[in-house]
Amino acid sequence: MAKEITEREDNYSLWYNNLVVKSGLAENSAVRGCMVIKPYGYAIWEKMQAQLDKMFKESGHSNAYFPLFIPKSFLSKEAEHIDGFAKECAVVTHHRLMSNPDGSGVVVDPDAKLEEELIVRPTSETIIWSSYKNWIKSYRDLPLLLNQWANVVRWEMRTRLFLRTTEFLWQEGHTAHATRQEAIEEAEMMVHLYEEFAKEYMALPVVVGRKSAGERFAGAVDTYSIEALMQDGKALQAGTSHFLGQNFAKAFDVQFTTKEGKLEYVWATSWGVSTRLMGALVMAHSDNNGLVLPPKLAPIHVVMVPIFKGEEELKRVVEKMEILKLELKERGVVAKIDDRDNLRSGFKFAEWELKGVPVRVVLGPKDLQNGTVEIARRDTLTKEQRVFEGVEEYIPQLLDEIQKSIYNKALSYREANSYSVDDYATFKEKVEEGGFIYAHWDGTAETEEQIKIETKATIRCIPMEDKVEEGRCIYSGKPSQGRVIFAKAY
RNA sequence: CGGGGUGUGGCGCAGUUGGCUAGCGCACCUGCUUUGGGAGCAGGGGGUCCUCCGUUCGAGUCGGAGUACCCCGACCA
Repeated sequence: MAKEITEREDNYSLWYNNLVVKSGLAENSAVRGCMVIKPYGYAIWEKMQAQLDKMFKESGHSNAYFPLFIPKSFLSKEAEHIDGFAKECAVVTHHRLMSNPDGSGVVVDPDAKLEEELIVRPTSETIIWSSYKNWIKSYRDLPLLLNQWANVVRWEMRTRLFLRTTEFLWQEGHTAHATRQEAIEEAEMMVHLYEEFAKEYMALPVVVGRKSAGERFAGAVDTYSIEALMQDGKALQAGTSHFLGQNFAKAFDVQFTTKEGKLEYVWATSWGVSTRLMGALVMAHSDNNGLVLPPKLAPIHVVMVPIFKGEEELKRVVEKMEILKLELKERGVVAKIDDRDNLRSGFKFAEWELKGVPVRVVLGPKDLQNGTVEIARRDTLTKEQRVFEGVEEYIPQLLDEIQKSIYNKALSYREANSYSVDDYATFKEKVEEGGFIYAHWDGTAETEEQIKIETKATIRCIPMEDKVEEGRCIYSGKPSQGRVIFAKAY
């Protein structure tokens, strides 16, 4: 069933229409591949932001903000870094417009050409490290643990809603440390923080691992990531954390004096997650009726739909709902009463299901008489009749139950679509079917590349809890020490 | 950047060999009846048919150029 969903164009819009306007500003090439995030979609992002921000601060980080524009010369200081991003940069060359001499609109004023072009940040390592140079002089200034919430622009050849938009919102952490060991620990801690966030809040099971050299971030010594499996069998990199070694410190000449009075380069990390997480959330859980949101990230937990004939009845039902709404509020549950009188209840049910609201409460005249209420779950689409008394206690429990249930469903899907494979023929078969494929790899870039060319599968990661297991490379037959995860990726 | 496709009210589309006043469904507005799984009837509003150039008595329809978007590859969080 899951495969049908993502292959059907109308389901794509079924899932996304409540959250964003897809490439809404046509006729303007400058907004190619961008998206307008609607209030309901943005509310989900805000909930993610709030939780992540809290977790960052609890682990000792602070927020800061750096400029959107990066002088071209900054970007070119780290060789690998610029290699990785040069092909996808938006460049500002002028700072003024003027009326077109022929009277038709405005044109770029040729006199307003910038001496040095500015790059719209594709990521902020360079501009941040040019500041760190001035901020870090002594071991007492370390570690420096900063994060920034920002937008970035990457002019990708091909865009895809949520997963690869030209402009996207994200957070990027940039830390500086006195020792190699401490920086590695930071990078690992952050990838595990992302793992916890995905599991606990997004109800999304992820695999934590290390990237192969070929998949590593431009300028990193080591890249860690969380990898999730979507319902169509494709893998999605949902967050990354990089150990940058001393590459940026050397490129920007950031040295500090140690306790012993020696001059040393600092060690760095960077890590980030983006609005891609919203894509992951949607693609991992949603069904043919629309979005399925985990309660911990749902902007609205409970929607209450009144059943009524005439204004009098509506008033009586809504009165009771208002009381329940307040009782739920005290328990941290956000409820919405849908008292629109121009729509039938069936329409409302369908509409709120599209939006993924976890719990629906239906109350009508019969319930008022019998002291009952109908409670429906979005994740299982089941309904139950309950005694009204005590629902304010029941609903928070139900929300917890739904959160767990969504996670477990996603987990069993992943487990049902994870395979250990030992021969290349089966490997190719499984790649076609989709899912995570655990296989032995000889560790060479050549093999990785050949497999990619032949099957389109890439090494998603080398899992962290790598059990040492003797084996032979699926492709070359050379000895291997453990399995890595292959999959087709977005 | 290669290959394919599509541009017609807010959304989804029809309009087939050029022809009369450019249609349909959904949405929207008004009224009445409805409301326990996407309501019914009646009335109403809303269009530079992507742009420019050309062919023609006449172009949504034919030709050329441009442009935007979508899908598939290479690239990527």
